[in-house]
Amino acid sequence: MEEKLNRLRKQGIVLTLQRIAVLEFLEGKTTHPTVEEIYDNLKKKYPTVSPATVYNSLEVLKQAGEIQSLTIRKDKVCFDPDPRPHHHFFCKKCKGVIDVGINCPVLKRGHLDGHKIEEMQAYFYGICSNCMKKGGDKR
Amino acid sequence: MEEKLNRLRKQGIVLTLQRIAVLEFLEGKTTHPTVEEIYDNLKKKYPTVSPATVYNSLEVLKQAGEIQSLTIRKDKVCFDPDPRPHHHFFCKKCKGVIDVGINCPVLKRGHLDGHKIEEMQAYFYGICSNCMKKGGDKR
DNA sequence: CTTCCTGCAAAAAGTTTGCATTCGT
DNA sequence: ACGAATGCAAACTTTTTGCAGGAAG
Repeated sequence: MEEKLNRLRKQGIVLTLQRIAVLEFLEGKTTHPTVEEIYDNLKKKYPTVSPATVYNSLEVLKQAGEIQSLTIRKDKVCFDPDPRPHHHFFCKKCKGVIDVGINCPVLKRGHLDGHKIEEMQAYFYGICSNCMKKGGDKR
Repeated sequence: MEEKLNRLRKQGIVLTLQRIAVLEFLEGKTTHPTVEEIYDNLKKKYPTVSPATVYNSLEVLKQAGEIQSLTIRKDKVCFDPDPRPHHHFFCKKCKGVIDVGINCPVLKRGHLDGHKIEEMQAYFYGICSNCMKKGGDKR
């Protein structure tokens, strides 16, 4: 955590309480919170916080390379505190977003059909192991 | 095109003029139009068409397996008339969505970490070959 | 002290909903 | 004719914007 703050300082990013709180909330989370969840949580600590500030903080942290955003859900963006390239699974039943481990060299290429690749996301959709166990797909 | 209509009929889907017009507009397109573009185009032929109908038609055609939707852009959904699994590149500069050919067996697995996979999308982000040629990244 | 950020409120953009009317088969 | 889809308008959700006041370095 302290390392993250130092990296942000080095980039000249102003470390406001709100930005730190966003980082702290996301720290270590593997649930991929949405903006709404992050906002609701921040309000506990800073009741006057505004959505605009949450959006701003997330954008700044993303640009700084400390978090990444996912468009795996079609209705809203969600966030992953681990900025390293890895991939995600969306459960159509419980709507959860889960990290998955796949290793595919072709996904790490720097160019494809002549286009310069800067980032990539692989999104898988289906039913998660937990929902499968719980019985039929009642969706 | 006639084949598509027959497949839809077989599924008991009502073939309204609007749905056919959506299919016709998308037919063969590789530009991945947004709802707005589809709506604007339909209005030329059916000036009274409503956004709700466009959303409905696209959802029906998607469920029927004739088209697929992409969440590669974080602001809006776009559509691909080719329902077969293939992958996409988003140019941060011109905002275009381009089909890309990659072959990665691991992406075709039916399960991953115990989760049942029904669909997948690989999204690449960067600068397209066309924008690279046109000179510096003025974004 | 200066600059950048926050909070607020309002607006914008995308998408969904409910219901009377119309269309497809 | 019957059930299903459309058009319309309004609502809803998510995200963005502008600006006055406030915090960070």
